[in-house]
Amino acid sequence: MSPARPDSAPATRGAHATIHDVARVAGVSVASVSRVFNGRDHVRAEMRTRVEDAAAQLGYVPHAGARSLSMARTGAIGVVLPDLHGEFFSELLRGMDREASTRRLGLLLTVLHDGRGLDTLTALRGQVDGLVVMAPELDPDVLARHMPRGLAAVFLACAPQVGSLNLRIDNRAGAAAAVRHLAAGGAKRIVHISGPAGNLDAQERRAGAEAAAAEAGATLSVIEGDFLEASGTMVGERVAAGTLEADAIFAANDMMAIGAMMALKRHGVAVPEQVAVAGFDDIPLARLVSPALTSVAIDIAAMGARAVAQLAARIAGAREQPSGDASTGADEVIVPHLMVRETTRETDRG
Amino acid sequence: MSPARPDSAPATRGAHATIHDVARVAGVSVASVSRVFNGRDHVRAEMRTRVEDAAAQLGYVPHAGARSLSMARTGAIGVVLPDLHGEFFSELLRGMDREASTRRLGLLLTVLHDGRGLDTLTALRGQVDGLVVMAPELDPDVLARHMPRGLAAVFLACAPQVGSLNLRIDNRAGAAAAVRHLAAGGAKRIVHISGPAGNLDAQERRAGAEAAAAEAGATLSVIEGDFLEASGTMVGERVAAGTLEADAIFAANDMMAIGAMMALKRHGVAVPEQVAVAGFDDIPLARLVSPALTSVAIDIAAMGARAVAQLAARIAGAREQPSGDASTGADEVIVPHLMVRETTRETDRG
DNA sequence: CGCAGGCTTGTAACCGCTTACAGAAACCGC
DNA sequence: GCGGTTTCTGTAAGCGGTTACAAGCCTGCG
Repeated sequence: MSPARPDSAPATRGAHATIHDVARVAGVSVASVSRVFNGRDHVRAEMRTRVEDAAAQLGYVPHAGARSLSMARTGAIGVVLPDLHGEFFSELLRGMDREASTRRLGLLLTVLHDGRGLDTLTALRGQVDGLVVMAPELDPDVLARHMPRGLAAVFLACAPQVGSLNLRIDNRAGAAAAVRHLAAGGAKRIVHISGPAGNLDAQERRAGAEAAAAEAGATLSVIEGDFLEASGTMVGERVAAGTLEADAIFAANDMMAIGAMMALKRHGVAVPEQVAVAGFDDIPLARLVSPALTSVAIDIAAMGARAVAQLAARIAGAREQPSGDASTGADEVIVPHLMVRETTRETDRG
Repeated sequence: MSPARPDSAPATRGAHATIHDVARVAGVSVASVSRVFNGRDHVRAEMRTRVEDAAAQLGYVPHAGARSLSMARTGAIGVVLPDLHGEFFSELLRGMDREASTRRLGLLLTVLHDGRGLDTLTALRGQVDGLVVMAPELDPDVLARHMPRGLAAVFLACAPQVGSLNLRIDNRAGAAAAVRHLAAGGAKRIVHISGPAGNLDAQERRAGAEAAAAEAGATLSVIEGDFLEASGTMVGERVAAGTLEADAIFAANDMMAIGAMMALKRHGVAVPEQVAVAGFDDIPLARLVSPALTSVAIDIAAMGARAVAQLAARIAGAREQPSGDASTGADEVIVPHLMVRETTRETDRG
């Protein structure tokens, strides 16, 4: 026999009082204690105070695990993210937390370290009510195979998933806005530094840029980059050297844009007077470089919050309608907006 | 098509197979299924394969909640943090995750929105095995009162807690090192942009700065900031305008330092020639701005990892020694180091 | 052949809570 | 005073696992 319990009230340091202890001390049944604590059923005032006194005296706190087992609801949602760094990660979590805490939901964080950890995904069954999954680099089939069955899920910026709600960033619209802005500033020959060909975001940004350029009557030449500063530097140098003709550069992310801009400056090309530059992502650095970089911004926190809100809705839906397919996955699109700064001209110079 | 299920087994889409379903399909008892899955007891090879086949066929995944209830171990730890911003928190979480995932622990994130949410703390009972708590703005007594009894805990950079392990940053030493460095570079009139008065880190950094300035024979005037870039900007502008006399600025965190530095640059004040600047935290952005910011570095990720490791040790300890006080809380101190970069002068100009 | 003792396996009692159901008590109008 | 409500309370059966204990099956040995 381990914890010696004084036979009316236990709970010294280690052991916690259970609902039975409270019931015993209050001289009522466990059902009544439960009723008092969940407060939906009728209990007489005297019963309520007796239970509350006993609970206070014992320092009783309900056991979340036990409760979730019998209610089939954990009050937590799983957040599955790739190995992220920096602001993006914290902003995303911040947004998720904002929404989750107003709904009194906990966030159980799981990071997928380059591919490994997919098995921890299924292990989440019984520990969470639903999942927000962000796994942009993962094959959707692999992902689908590892999803715990019967758990509500919302995907964030993943390759399209059948039958599940997917929140994506409207890369096309963002890129188009940037290119339109460049054209409105007078650009006729725009160079687009794209991301790697295999990257979905990169493809969409390129497509948006091409569409907007065509519409605005500007030429758009594409040079494939790799999202790193060096590819931007290389393009900036070619433009400065005159090997590549351009009056504006639109890079598929900010680091490449910054690389290009720095190279231009270094070679005495005036930004934005001679060549305008715009990026994508609006990383914190974008407004700290000089001249400050015009970029396409995504409200990351809002995206996180939206994902949690959608998931909460699906969980509630599944709860009252456990039979049917979770309401069909009409994807939802997050529209980015352009942050105009100093590397572009606001108006047409003509 | 959905996987056709043999009619002995339920679990179409929504419902999950339970251990009983597996036992029935395999024609064995639930105890055997459990043994196969936990693999410590002896089971005959044939039994093993039968159970594994049945489980695979049903897509069985153990229910973490139920398991944790009967084992009195959840496999998750609660992480309680103040309202989070930026790199600091992503790095902290990153370090915690690194440690937690090698130990196969989940992280249940709880954010304390300015004081509220303390009640969610006790609600963690039964959902986690232990707690890492960071609440620098909280009165230790209030905090102690809200800690779930009998749950292992490690405190991070909090006011001293009796009987619990506390990991703290040696803010005094870090701030003193920065101020000594500024003084060694020739600074005589240093302005310190502090954090909010109620914040413990802010208080310690200020105290360290004051001590070092006094020792070095430099004057130190303190302006209270709020850890956000804008407070730095404001101070930078006052210094540039001459309203505030200074030949060096030491900010209690990097964002304020960057704000100050940018403001100085914008107004044509040379950094570090006219005014040197140093920050605290060494966020990744610090070395990306130009000139690169001198800062007091803390290996934040390592600190997070350390906290989790300590907590895991305490949990294990409590498990095999449930009686005694959790091993006495010998506080552990993290000593920061100075990263000298371009916003300060290495040597005395005199 | 009988039996001690080691492997396997099954039965059933938990873990701490919720809740359907039924019984008790109080109240009502007649 | 009685049946019918309505309101409160208790009993006990889960939720989905783990595991102590007992029982069954072998095996080897005297």
